[in-house]
Amino acid sequence: MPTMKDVAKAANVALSTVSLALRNDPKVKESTRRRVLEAAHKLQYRPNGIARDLKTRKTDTICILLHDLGGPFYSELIRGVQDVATSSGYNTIASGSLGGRNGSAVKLLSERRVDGVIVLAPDVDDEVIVQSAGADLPVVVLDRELTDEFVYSVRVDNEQGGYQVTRHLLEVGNRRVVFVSGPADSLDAEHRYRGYVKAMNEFSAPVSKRFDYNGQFTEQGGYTVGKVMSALPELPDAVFASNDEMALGILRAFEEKGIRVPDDVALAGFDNIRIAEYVRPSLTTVQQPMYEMGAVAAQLLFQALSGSKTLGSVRLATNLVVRQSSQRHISHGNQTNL
Amino acid sequence: MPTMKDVAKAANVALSTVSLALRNDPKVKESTRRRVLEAAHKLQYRPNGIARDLKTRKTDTICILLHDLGGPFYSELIRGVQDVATSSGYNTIASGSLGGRNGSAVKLLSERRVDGVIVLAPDVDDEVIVQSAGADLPVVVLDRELTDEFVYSVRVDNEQGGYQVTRHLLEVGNRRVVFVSGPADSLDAEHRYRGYVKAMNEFSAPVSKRFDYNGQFTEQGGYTVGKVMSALPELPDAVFASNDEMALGILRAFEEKGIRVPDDVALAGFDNIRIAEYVRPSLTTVQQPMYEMGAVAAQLLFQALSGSKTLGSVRLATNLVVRQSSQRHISHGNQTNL
DNA sequence: CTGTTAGCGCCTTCAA
DNA sequence: TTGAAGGCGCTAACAG
Repeated sequence: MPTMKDVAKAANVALSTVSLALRNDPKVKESTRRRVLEAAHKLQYRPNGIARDLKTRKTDTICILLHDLGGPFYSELIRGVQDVATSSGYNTIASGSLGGRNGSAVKLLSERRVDGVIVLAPDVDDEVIVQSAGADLPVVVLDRELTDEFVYSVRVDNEQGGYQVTRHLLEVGNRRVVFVSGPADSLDAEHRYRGYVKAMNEFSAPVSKRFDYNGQFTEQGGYTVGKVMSALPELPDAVFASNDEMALGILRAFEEKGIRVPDDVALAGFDNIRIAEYVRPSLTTVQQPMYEMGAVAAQLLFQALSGSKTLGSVRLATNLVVRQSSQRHISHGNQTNL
Repeated sequence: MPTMKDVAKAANVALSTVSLALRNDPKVKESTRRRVLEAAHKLQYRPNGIARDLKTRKTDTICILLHDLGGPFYSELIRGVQDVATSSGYNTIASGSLGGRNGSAVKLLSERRVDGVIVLAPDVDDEVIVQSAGADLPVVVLDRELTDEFVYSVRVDNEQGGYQVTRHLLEVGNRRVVFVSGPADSLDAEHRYRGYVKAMNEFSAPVSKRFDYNGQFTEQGGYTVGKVMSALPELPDAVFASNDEMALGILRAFEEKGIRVPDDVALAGFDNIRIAEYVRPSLTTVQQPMYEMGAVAAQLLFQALSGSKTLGSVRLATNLVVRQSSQRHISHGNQTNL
């Protein structure tokens, strides 16, 4: 692997001349530059980014840290990050947080391989984040309650979202609305529950015991809950599942039992994943402003990077999306809202 | 930002002792190590990975280069890569190839920021790949025809897949099966088409003019095709869309026109995206062994990295998944195969 | 066991 | 306009 030194030798110039020539610095004469470029080409020279990063103390790269690189849920969010990063001249890489102590996560966070990090991985400890963040490594956390001097936070208003769906379910005439929660430690689910309670109280509706399910917010988890629910002596009027995946599972369980949605029981989810629009009945849910979330997160990061004072935390609004699954007595073919 | 030098000074030892102590080398006395660790902790010392990488000439990281980080399509594939990488002690990062010449793609490929690259981004030039690959940077390309000394390739047998669906469509009694192609330059679509032609010929069925659509393999593209198709004087017996997204769009167009699938016309896609199972009618399609693809790609990479001779190219088999959309005269509620 | 020393490949004053 | 020299933070001989 040839280095700048080799190029310098081949072109019969000094090392620094090569450096300048390669970066098109006007300080080098045209003829010299050509000679250098030629030599570089002949030797198949490739700059070593690592060496440059070490010297310049920056990487022009930010990282978005996901729990699982394989999760399809965050497309729009990542796009938001990427768009902002690109327009600021930064590159974006993504990494998963699986692997614990010596996983990529910690490596990226603590070893200064990137200039900034956006964390969307519930399994990364707050402590690790606070420890790693610093003037030279701002960190933006998504969906978590944490701020610190160099840690910024972007969250969606889950309580508002929970309130919106529940209120909608009540407004279309349901009274006994039950809440299906996700993993016990999920802050998101907790906030959604709060919104649910708030709406129920406003309508003086009975806040039932939650159908807690300590699963992973998965379709399978929802399926189990749906099975249990359909075995009860009496069905509720409506079910608010704390995310769409679970709602999908519940729907499947109901379908198997011959319980019709929304005629026998209304159903709503949360997240507005793409399938929500395609499943039948299509799923009423709450849309999170994913793209905006990513874009805002990236903006915070770059503001911090540029040294300007910025907001410590941003909260974004949610959007109710009404579809078939909550529309009692309306034909399935009639979609109200995409 | 403190460096090892600072730690050494604070602990009253030499630089190298710190280096050894931090890496738990048995050569340093327990008491010394403790002193070093303490000093490091007090100073909030963080190792600089870039410096280490520069010195050791390796990053222990591989990169999977996607066209668009925001695309949800590759979950399983990435998981395959990640699993193999993790078990080999490597970290995995992902990056998008958008951004052209000075995008992250080129940066990652040519500046030795990673030890190996898996390319799943049609927009990266073959030339760039060949140029970048080398003994110290093996590259595995997915779904593209390219091999070189340090470039390995993994592909799925698109022709086989195209053959499988078409044959299935013919076997259930269709004769006039039409093929809907994707972007003009898509090699995948081209191979799927070949499989289609092969099956059609075997059954002496008429190979119709293709419904070429030079779109981006999107739902919207399919929708347009579906519109055009349903305006024709006569519908075909069956439609084989070269990917699921397009099939989804076609389905929507048909639905709007009151054309029933599969009763009026059978439909099949390719890819087996998750929605294919949820849409009604559920979509007959071809599954690509995504996880395996990722795992195999990573394995090739690590074999190359370890210096052992490996296969230059691997081709994986596809799987037909029969669902409602191709089952003439069968009730929609009756799902044959997940 | 600990310390000294020499780079990894590049950028960047400072002189010439 | 070009060249020489120093150093980014770390690892790895090689001596002590």
